[in-house]
Amino acid sequence: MRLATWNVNSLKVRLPQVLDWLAAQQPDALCLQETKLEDANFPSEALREAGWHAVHAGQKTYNGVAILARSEPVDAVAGIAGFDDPQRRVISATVDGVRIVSAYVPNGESVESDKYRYKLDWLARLRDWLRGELATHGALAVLGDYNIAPEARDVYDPAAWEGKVLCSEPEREAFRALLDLGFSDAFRQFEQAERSWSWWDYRMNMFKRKLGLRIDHILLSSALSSRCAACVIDTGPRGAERPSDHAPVICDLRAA
DNA sequence: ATGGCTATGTAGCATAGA
Repeated sequence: MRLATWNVNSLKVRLPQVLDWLAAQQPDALCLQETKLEDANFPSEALREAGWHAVHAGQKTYNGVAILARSEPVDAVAGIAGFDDPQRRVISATVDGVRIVSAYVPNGESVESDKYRYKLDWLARLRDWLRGELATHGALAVLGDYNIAPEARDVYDPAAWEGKVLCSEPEREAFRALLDLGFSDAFRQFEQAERSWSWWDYRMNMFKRKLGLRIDHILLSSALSSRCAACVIDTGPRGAERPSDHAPVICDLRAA
């Protein structure tokens, strides 16, 4: 089973790339973030014609998450239970027996910002909710844009980013607190090239200069991490015309 | 170098991303 996640930074703009990528990579499920679409404008028809089911929780202009899948997702739920968040940042569904969460963690803007407080609170809510989800669903995968570079090796210039948003210690603690629930960072289960990134700033030719951060992650419950055979970042789409600033992350799971 | 790109909403810029 192949699972993937991709912050597309507008599904309206990126739909052709997403369709091409789905055809090439053939995932069983692809989690999207930053669709920036109301549900009414979600391209269900174009996806269905290409053979993909989808569930979406979106809003105008900002945020928006989806799960695309070959099989029909079942038991779809938007949001974090018990957390009345107006921002559409989480959707969950079961695909081929695996519970999948597509998550778009708040950016935080800067450590001085009110948005940073919201981010840390949001991460605490996510953790509390996932504890219960893990108890309910043994095979649980949480894929998405975490907006956290977990370690110094996930940052092109750790000294310059030290203490900054995406790299601050409270954010990294929040990420570790998710792992402590019993999740594995699928990417780190394997030997990886040094300086592997999933996001590059659009400005200053950061992609061409190979200067980025690893902030998009696939977290696997123990039942799934033991089945994980590979996890890679596909940098191909970042080099395309009119790319998203994020690259897809893919993991392959052996049969149960 | 506190900018630099890109996308959206909306009609010349403001907001947000990370």
